[in-house]
Amino acid sequence: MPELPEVETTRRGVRPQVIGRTIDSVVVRERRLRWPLARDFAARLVGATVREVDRRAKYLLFRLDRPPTPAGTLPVPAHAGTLIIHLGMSGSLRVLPAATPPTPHDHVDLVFEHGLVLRLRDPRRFGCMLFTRNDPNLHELLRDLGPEPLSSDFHGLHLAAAARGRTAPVKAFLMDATVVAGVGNIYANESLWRAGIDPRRAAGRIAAARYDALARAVKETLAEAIEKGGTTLRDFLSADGEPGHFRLELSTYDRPGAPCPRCRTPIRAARVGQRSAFFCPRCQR
DNA sequence: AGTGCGGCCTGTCCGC
DNA sequence: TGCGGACAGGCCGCAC
Repeated sequence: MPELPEVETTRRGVRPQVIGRTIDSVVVRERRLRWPLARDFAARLVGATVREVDRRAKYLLFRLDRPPTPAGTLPVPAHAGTLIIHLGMSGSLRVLPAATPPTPHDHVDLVFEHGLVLRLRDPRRFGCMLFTRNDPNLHELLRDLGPEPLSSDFHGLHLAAAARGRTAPVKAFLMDATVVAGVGNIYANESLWRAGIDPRRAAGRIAAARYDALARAVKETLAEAIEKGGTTLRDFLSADGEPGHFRLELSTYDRPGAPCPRCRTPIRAARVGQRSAFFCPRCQR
């Protein structure tokens, strides 16, 4: 389900509701996520306060502090650690009144002191929740990630350099998180359409100038999607329960046979790198 | 090292 | 209407 814009939309919805709040208790109804929840998962979180909610690629990072050390006791590190959450294919986070009864697939609740609960729902359980005391960027799941697509570290030259010698289709290359972090299937298709590049073309056989256009297209596409609250295809809802409206802006994704918005040629569907691809056979070369 | 594939899960949709 | 199969927004881990 969620790609970078949906995760960012979730972050923006959740952040103001949990920042500065203390976790009173943790309810685990299902530990079997992508990686089973650690035995001490709840114990690590209870009593901690949310200092910040960040995002790296499609990971949400809840920075946690311990409450201040009472005077006269041994100093406790102020930094408690980071809760890393990935929403996988079907995950969502909602902030709700703590008394809201859980529905099926509501696996984990963080219950806050002000009567609200942060609830993870994830029918397919491809998502995960991990606690780490260390710098999450050094965690094995995050450490090999490429640059953030919306940062200045991401540009055409980076893509061109990374693509040298690569024979995989450019769409698979663009979805490789070690190349650039957080570009999933929807936005890879849309960005390639904007840049006029055939998704099947070998990544190593694309000129540097075209990678400039592609990097720009990725940034524009993601930024516009975030502005519209992400893409709701079937079931994505933001933290406050609202669907995203970028679906209306999609040019190719999930629209086989529809006219290309640029040249009216029917959009074609194909499998590229084991994923569904949608493109205009006329203006993507 | 880079590439391609299987697998993890449940829900939904489509064709018979 | 029921049932099997394909497919779905992600991504790890393996074999080549």
